Amino acid sequence: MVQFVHPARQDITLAGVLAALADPVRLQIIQGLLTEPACMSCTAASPCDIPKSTLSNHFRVLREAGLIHTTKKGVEHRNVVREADINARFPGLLKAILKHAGE
Amino acid sequence: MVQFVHPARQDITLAGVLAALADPVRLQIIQGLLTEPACMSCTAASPCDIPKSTLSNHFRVLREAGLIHTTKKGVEHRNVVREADINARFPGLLKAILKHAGE
DNA sequence: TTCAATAGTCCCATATTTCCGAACTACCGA
DNA sequence: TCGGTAGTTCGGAAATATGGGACTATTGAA
Repeated sequence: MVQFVHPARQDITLAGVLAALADPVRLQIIQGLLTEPACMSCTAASPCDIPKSTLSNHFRVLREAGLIHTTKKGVEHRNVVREADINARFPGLLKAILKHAGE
Repeated sequence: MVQFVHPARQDITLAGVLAALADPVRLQIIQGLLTEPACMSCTAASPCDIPKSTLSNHFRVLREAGLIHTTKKGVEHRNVVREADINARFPGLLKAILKHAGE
């Protein structure tokens, strides 16, 4: 049984969030998750020419940075951006970053 | 003769900026540079227990990401945060990040 | 001019991290 | 129970970061 690690709101660090978003693939994933209300990893996540194991790793990084919340839903995983937590912890940060993400 | 590489404003990328700021040491450096109007690397840069070569590398990363501008001033190097360029390229980003940097 | 000191870079060996193929687990439907 | 799909884990190769030591450039003093 896979158990996911989600840091508590107060354990989310700025350096962690920045490191997680410093990768173009992960930036795209977050963007994709914000347009789709609830996404599964592999298929809905942007660049589909990326190996599954690499993608799984990217999702783990995002999860451990506190950026997304993952729940098992049958055979797939539903990922949601923890907007409320990030905005509570670092107001304005997420919006400021994502505003420029598609360049 | 050491020649510094400074990307043009339009070549500054979001992922590059985020990656550069994702390191606590570099975040501290930028913060230090913004309080001091013009800083030399080694001495004024925050954690002084960091080896020179590592520090020099951090400054190179910040420089190549377009976050700072370095000029030779005699024996030392003057580093200035390229606030105008960053703000023109990604308005609000730098402020949003640095607002939470000291946590 | 020459010597010593200082700021910083460059080189290179080690340590850490990332990437990705392959094997594995979990769940669902036929 | 079997096969397919979604995703994780493992392990080795590739890329990157760290830091010690040698090197360069500049300045100031003897």
